Amino acid sequence: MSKSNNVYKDAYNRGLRLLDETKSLPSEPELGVLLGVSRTTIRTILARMEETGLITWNKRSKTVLRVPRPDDFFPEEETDTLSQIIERSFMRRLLAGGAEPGMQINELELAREIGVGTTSVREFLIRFSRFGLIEKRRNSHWVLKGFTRAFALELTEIREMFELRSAAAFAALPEDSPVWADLDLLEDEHRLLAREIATRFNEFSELDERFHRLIHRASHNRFIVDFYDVIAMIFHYHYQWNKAQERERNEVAVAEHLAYIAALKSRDPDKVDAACRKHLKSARHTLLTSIPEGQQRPDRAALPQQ
Amino acid sequence: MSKSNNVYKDAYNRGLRLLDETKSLPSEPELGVLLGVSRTTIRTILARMEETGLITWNKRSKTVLRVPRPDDFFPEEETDTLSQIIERSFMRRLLAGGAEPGMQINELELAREIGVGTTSVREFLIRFSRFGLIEKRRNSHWVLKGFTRAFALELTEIREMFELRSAAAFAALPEDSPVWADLDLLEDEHRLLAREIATRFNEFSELDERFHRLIHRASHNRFIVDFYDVIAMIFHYHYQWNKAQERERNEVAVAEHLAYIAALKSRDPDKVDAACRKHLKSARHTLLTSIPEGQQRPDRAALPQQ
DNA sequence: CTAATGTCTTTTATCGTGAAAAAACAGTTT
DNA sequence: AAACTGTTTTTTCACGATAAAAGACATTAG
Repeated sequence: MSKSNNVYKDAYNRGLRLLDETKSLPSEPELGVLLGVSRTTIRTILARMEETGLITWNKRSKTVLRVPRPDDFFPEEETDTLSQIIERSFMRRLLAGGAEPGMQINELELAREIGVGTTSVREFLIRFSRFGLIEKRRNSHWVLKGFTRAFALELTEIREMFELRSAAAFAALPEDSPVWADLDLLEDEHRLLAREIATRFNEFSELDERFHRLIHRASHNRFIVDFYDVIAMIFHYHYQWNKAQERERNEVAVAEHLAYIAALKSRDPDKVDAACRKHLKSARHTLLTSIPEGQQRPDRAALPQQ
Repeated sequence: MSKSNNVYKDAYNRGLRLLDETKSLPSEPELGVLLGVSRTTIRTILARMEETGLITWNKRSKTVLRVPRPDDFFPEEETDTLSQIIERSFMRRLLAGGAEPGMQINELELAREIGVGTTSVREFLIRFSRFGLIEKRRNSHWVLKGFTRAFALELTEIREMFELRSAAAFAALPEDSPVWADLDLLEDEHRLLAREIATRFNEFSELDERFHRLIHRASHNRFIVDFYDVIAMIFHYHYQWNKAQERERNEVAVAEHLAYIAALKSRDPDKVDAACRKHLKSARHTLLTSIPEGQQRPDRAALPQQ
């Protein structure tokens, strides 16, 4: 097997959703833009849609015959990229048992365990190395540095430096900058979420990321913007296994965000600084409490089953 | 060809230098540590040294027969790693003509041009991407962002943030920290270089890197320490083609370093901050003047021949 | 004559393979 | 018995090959 056709499968699934809305599909290039794939892939999708009786396809006419059924969709797990698969497996091992700092990482073993080629694992590890959790020994194995308290402290130190600067830059943006509209929209979403926090608290982490990325973008500095990938990655996996007081934590965070947004809108540097610091402080605290000193890794039992 | 034996060749060359100093070589594991390679490689080296009549080798006895001649060494170019070769080729293209921002990078073409496999090029590009000069389009080509004025400004912004913080941390280090001895040694080297700047000015860039890395290490933050790789890389290639006023620039920088060192030794935060800022300001100025606005890329004629 | 479709070419993503290098194991020497 | 040498196994590094996906070119429809 050379390369899985997950791009096609994923685009196909997304394409199915278009059938609900219209009676006939647009042109091939247009569909390509819509689904973010090349025309080659679009044509493969259309061919299958015709085959399964979803549409008739003749040159420019693509008429919808029926609405898609659940079994028309490809299974979710077949739509993942290889690197997503590898990342998930790797993170599971890292957060699960036996991942002591200093431990060595074996490319071949990882590849065999996940059932992929070594090349993909190597490429993943190289990409992953920028997160500062692993390190390469020249001509030899990788070493796990571990998701330790030191790591969390170093990460948050940079985060705070970058976010304070970005927030200040944000507040200094001219009135007519489009970011203010983006901020208004995010504010609305926050208010909505705050009202329904009891049931929708697990939707916070996605909103959190969008909010902070908007702020970081105001720095106009690629290194700052890119660094948010590190934070997002850590928080993503951190949230997955640390579900303790999730509702309460997120409720507090939403309130802090709203205060932060208000400060930004006031455009008063001191208020922005204070609101930003306050939120970052509690974010750091949350992260740190999940990595108790002495007991470096979480309890196996606390891990999400999957 | 599967894998070049450059590790062996490089270690062999370094091993030859040991023959000048002693009449008999140490044990295999000891040699391994000395040359930074495995015992397997050491044994290959010893086998060749025996073959070419440099030593006699029988179990524990490794007697030196003669001093190595220039032709005993492997040619320099055979000792480079593949990634060094790829990096050099890539940077030459980048700094030479036709590297306009927005241009797309073709893995296959690069691989063919350099004469290596695509895998190595891919891995290089992934590693290189953290420098912020290129960006990947999913399932498609890489895009060159270019060595522009914006890049230089973003880079120096982070550098200044990080170095000011590291310098402050450095000055706050306890008296008995070993870094003070390291700093003294570097100070001596600076004084020596300052005295002979007329002839040795080109040795500055190596000293510069060691000095700044020492300071950054005081931050005890892996992200700050790692970021110096970006700076070092840029300065390395920048120095290669921008030779204008090299002597003068380095003379100024040495003086600034000495003032900076004195400030650190005073342990006065304000003095440290001032000296650090002053040096960073002229470093930024030097970098920026070499990337003139409008004329984004350097003149072909200004490139180093190689 | 513009914008689509039909067809062909190139590039990317991934694997299996094999040599270089590391690492593990076993047997010797002091 | 500690540290070395000899031998075998495992892992890393790099390549060529191949299917998926992108992209380019040619043709046709409106």
